[in-house]
Amino acid sequence: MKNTGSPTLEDVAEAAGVSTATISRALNDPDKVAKETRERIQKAVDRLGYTPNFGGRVLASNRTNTVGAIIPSMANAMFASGLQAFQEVLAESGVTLLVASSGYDTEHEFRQIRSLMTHGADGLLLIGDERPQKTKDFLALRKIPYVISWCYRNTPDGLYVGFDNEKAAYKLTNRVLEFGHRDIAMIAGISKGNDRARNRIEGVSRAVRENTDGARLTKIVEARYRLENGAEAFDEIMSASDLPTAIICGNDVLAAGAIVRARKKGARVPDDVSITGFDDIGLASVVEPGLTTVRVPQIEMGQEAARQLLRLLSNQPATSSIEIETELVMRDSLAAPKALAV
Amino acid sequence: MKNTGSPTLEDVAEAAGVSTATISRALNDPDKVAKETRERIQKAVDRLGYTPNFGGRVLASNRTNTVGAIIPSMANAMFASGLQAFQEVLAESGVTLLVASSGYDTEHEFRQIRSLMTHGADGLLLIGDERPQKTKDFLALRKIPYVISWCYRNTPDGLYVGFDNEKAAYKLTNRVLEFGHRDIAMIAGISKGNDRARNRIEGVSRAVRENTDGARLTKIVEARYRLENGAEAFDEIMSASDLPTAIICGNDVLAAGAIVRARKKGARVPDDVSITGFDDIGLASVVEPGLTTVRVPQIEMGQEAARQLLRLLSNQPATSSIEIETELVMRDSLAAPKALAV
DNA sequence: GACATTAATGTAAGCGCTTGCATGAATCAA
DNA sequence: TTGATTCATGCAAGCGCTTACATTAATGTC
Repeated sequence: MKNTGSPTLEDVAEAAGVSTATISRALNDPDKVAKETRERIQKAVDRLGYTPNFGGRVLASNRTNTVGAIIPSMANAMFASGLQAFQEVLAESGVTLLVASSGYDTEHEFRQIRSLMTHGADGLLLIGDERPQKTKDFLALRKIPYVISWCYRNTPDGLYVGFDNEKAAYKLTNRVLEFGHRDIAMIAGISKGNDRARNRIEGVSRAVRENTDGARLTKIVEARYRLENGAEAFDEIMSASDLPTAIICGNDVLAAGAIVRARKKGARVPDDVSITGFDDIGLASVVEPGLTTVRVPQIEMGQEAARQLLRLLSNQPATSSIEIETELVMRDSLAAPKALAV
Repeated sequence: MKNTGSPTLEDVAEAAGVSTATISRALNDPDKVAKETRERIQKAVDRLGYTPNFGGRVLASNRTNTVGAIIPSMANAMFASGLQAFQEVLAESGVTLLVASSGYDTEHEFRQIRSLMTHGADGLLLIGDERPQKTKDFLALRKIPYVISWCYRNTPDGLYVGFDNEKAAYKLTNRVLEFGHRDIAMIAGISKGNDRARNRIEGVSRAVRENTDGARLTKIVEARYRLENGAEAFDEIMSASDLPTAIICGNDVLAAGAIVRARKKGARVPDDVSITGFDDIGLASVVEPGLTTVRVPQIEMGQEAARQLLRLLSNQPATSSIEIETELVMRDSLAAPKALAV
């Protein structure tokens, strides 16, 4: 893994007949160099295919213009478009994004944080706020600027750009209750080490608990983020003796898996059972019936997270956390339970 | 964007009472350091929250253990899981992945390649093989090790780990023809600057052309990678006077968009019109009717690409390109045209 | 014309790390 | 005992870059 042979500043300097300092200035602060010299330098740069050596630059300037993001998984549509938006905003400011994934494992996340710091990240984007004390200590010890996204807390410590998972789940559940459902099951994401999944469970639970008309949770099944897992969880719920009239799912993938399985088993959605999702990814509008779900404005969230992080990095006036609002998207997978509908 | 205050090797050296050289060795080549010393060093490292400075390390060792990947878009399910697999294999070898996206723009891709080189990428993963000469020259000039994925060419130059888009589309189209379809339309991805999209068009065209029983392409519409675009393209095709009995789509997203629109307009799939996809992402099994499509083994492809790249980087015996086989997945969106079915 | 000011460029130190070589201590062979 | 070998560690150069400071040339002021 040698990079031998890469042209260096010195090579360019020689080729252009000036000192390395002038080259450096021409590249970083063009105004300081005479136009004529600048053009000569540009030619030499192009001819040699020169790109500045990151190591040298970092070492000398102590700046990397790089931020890192650690997402639970790249293979999750939920993060993809937000991250894409995050990157685009960073790129506008000449900041490069390094992406790593934690596999929903907080221990692994810790390692990735260290790795990204090693690789010169000036700041970080983290997803969710559940992580071991060790990780928090490290972030504090090293005074790493970071923003937390995909969740929201109204606390003075930490900069959040995201939405309140508990509140959104609560709102959705109340809507389900308004339709007349009283026996409700939930297919949740794995809550261990995942505050978003847990908060969604909590939101559903609270809405059910606060209902004064006999609403109850028949069952909560946790499932990994795959269609099959949603399908299996559906089976588990529907093979119990205590059947729900509505199943609230922790995300759209699980909901879609459940709907497809329902269809395969001859259960009609929403006539026999209503199913709701969360996130409003593409899947939600494609599945039949269309999935009633919670729209998360991922692009807005990613963009705003990038802006806040850039702010932190440039020591601009501190901003406080930003709550992104979610929105209920009504499609056809939620309807009044049959008994009432008749 | 200052990193001031980060502990350095020297800080650790002082804390542990040894020289910087010993620390460096303890971290990179533990066997060379006495166990007792090593433990003392580890304690100091933990206490200070030390992470090696990437710049210094790169500068001194000329090795970065970092590779870059430039994908057209992160918000595209098609690349997500392959990339995730790619990253996981790299991680096993202690190699970090930097991800950038080109927005399907070859000019932008060039800039990202330069950026990744600047950031110390030892090697690259590139998607597809269509790029301007300028980019190819740069890659050659700088002797950058790279592998090209998501496509396959049987040429001696360049290391490909991917599948043959043309062949896969050809196979799929022949299957459609076998069902008796003769009037075929295509909703393709944008072919400009995108060899995968173009090759799929070519595969479809060739199969139709080679058919000796009057098969023809009624229309080819190119559309961006979004559900709505698939829907709009469907409208465009079905509003012409010359109607197809089957629509072959360049990817699953377009196909799903078309199916949903067909449903909304009361056209039955596959009775009125058959629709096929490409990629076999989650969407394909969720949409109703299930999408007949081409399965691309993304995970396998990503893993293999990572292995080949690691190989290139360690100067191991050169390997040649690897063709990943695709597979037709028959679901319900393809059937014989009604006229024949009766 | 003498001096001050400005603009363009050069000089050289030093960022944090790795590594070839040197050193010293401990162990071994004869 | 003594020279050879091994092991653990230190010394110091240098990776490619930025930047404070020095230098030189050009221009302006009175």
